[in-house]
Amino acid sequence: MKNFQIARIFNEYADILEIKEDNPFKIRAYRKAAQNLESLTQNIETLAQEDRLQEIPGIGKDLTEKIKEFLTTGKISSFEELQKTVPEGVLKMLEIPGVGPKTAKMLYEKVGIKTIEELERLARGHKLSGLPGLKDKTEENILKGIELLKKGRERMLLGTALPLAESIISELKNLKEVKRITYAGSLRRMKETIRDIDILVTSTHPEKVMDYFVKLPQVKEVLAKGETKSSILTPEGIQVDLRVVEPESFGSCLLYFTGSKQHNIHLRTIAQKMGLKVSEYGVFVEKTNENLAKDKEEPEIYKILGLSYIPPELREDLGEIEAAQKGELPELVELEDIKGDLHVHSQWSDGAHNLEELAEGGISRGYEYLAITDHSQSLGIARGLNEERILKQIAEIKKINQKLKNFRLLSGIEVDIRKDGSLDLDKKVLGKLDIVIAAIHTGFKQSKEELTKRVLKAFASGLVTIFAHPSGRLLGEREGYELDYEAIFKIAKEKKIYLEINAYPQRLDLTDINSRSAKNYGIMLAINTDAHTLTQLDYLRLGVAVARRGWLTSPNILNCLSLKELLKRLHKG
DNA sequence: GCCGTTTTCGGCCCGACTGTTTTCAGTCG
Repeated sequence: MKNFQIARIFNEYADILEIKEDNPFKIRAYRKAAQNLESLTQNIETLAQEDRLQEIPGIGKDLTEKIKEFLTTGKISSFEELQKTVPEGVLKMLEIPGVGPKTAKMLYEKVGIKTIEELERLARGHKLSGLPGLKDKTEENILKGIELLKKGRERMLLGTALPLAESIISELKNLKEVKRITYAGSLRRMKETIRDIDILVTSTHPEKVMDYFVKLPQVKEVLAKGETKSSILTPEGIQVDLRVVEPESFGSCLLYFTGSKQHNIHLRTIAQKMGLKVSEYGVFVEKTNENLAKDKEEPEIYKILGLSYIPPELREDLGEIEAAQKGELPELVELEDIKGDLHVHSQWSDGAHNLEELAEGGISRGYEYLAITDHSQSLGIARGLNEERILKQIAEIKKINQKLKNFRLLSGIEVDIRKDGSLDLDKKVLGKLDIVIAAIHTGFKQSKEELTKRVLKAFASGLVTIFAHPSGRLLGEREGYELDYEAIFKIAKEKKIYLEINAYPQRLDLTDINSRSAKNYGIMLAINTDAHTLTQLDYLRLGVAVARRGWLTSPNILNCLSLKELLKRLHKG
C-alpha cells in the first residue's frame, strides 16, 4: 500500500527538518501525519480519488497536495529538494540510540562526518572528544549506540514477550515486599511485537525488590540498578525494566507507562483544556496543585478527564479518545467469549496429536467445538490429505463424536489455493466438510493483481468458509504478499466468507488494522490458532489481543457462536 | 504544518536521565 510509502517520506521529512532545526511543531505535524497514515484502515489511493484526504487527522491542505503529487507522479518535489540538503548518512546517524538531530548536525558541520562508519572510526580513535558538548563519556556512548544498532534492536514477538514477562512477575510475587505488580508498555497494549518489557511494582521496601530482581535466573546482565528503576538483559538480549512506584500513584503510573505516547499526549491536551496537568504522578489542578488522581485506578482517572475507561489495546490515539468522550467505545471481545477453535492440525498431516487428544485439548479449555483442518494434498511436505484420506478422517471424526458429550469435533480442511486460483481438492469432497479453510502456501511472488485474482477465484467457488492467514506474513522472517484488500473485503462480505485472525505468534494475520477495516466492511472474523500441538491451542489469547486491537466485539467473531448457532450458519445452504 | 466549547491566529505534553555544565541542552519514552 502507498500509505506506508508516504508515511516513510513524511517521517524522513521530519528527520531532515529536525536536523535543519526547523519549527518543532511543523516537525511534529509531519510525524503525526506519518503515524496516522501508517494506521489508516483505508487505502490512501481510494481516499484521494474520493477527495477525502483531509478527513485523515493531521492531514491538512499542504499535506493533501503532497500526497496527491506522490500518487500522480511517484515523488514529492519539495521533498527531493530537501533531501539534497542533508547527506543520507547523517540521517542514518539518527538511528543510533543516543544520537539525536543536534549531535548529528554538529558532527556533520564541525567535522564533516557523513556516515556511521566514519563516526565509528573517529570515535574509536578518540577524535570526537573536545567537540562542543562532547567528551569521553559521550564518545563511549556513541560507540555503544552503534553496537546496539548493529545488533539490530530487534523487536520480539508478543508470543515471546508475554510468557517471559509472566514468568518474571510470578517470581517477583514470591517476595513478600512486592505488593502490586503488573506489566505495562506496548506489552500491555498487546502490540504484535515488543521492544522491551516494562514491569510496575508497588512496595514498601524498593531496595529489596531491586536486589531480588537483578538476581533472578532470567538475568544475564544488569544494565542499571537504582531505587526506583532497574534494567536487566535476559540471555536472549531482551531488556526488562522494573519500576517501583508509590502506591498512591500506581494508577497514574500504570496509565503513563502503558502509553502509547500519542495516547498520553492526547490525554494531556484534554487535561490542559480543563485546567489540569497529567503526569505519571497524578492529575493535578493547575491552580492549587491538588492531585485528583491520588490513590485512584485507571478507570477513575479516565473519568476525571471526562472519558469512559479505555482498554489498553485501544490506546493508540486512533479515535479511541473521541469514542470514549461520546461513550461509544465497543465492548471488546474477551478470551472467555471464544467457544472453540476452527483451525487445528492433527497427526493426519503435520500436527503432533491424534484426534482424541485434540478433542481432549478442546474440552479441557472449555470449548464447545474444535475443527480439524489438516493440509490438503499438494502440500506434500506436510503430508497433505487427498480425497480418500479425508473421507476416512470424516468417518473417524464421526465415530469419536458419538462418544463425546457437549463437545464436537468438526470436519474441516486447510485447502491450498493453487496458483491458478483453483482449490486443491475435489468439489464433492469439500462439500462434505463442516468447514473449508482456504489458504495460500506457495507462489507468493505473484503480483498483487494475480494474487488478488487468485483469491477471488477461490472465493467464487462457493466452497470456502474461511480465508486463512490472508497476508501470509511471518513476523521477522517474511513480508506478507500484497493483496487488494478492498476487493477481498468486498467479495468476502458478499459471499459471506469469514476472514481469519491467525493467532500463531509469527503470523497474527489479519493484522489489528486490517481486522478493524474488515469489521467496517461488515465482515465476520474467526480467531484461530492454527495449532500443530496441544500447547499451541493457547495461542488463542494472542489472536484475541489482535481482535481487541482491531476494535472487534464478540458479535464480530464467528467462533464466539455456540455450537448450535455455528452449525446453523455453516450449513445454511 | 495542523487545528478550533481559547476558531482563521496563536497555540501546539510532560518529566527523567545523562553528560555537560555551574544552570542547561539533548535525548528518550
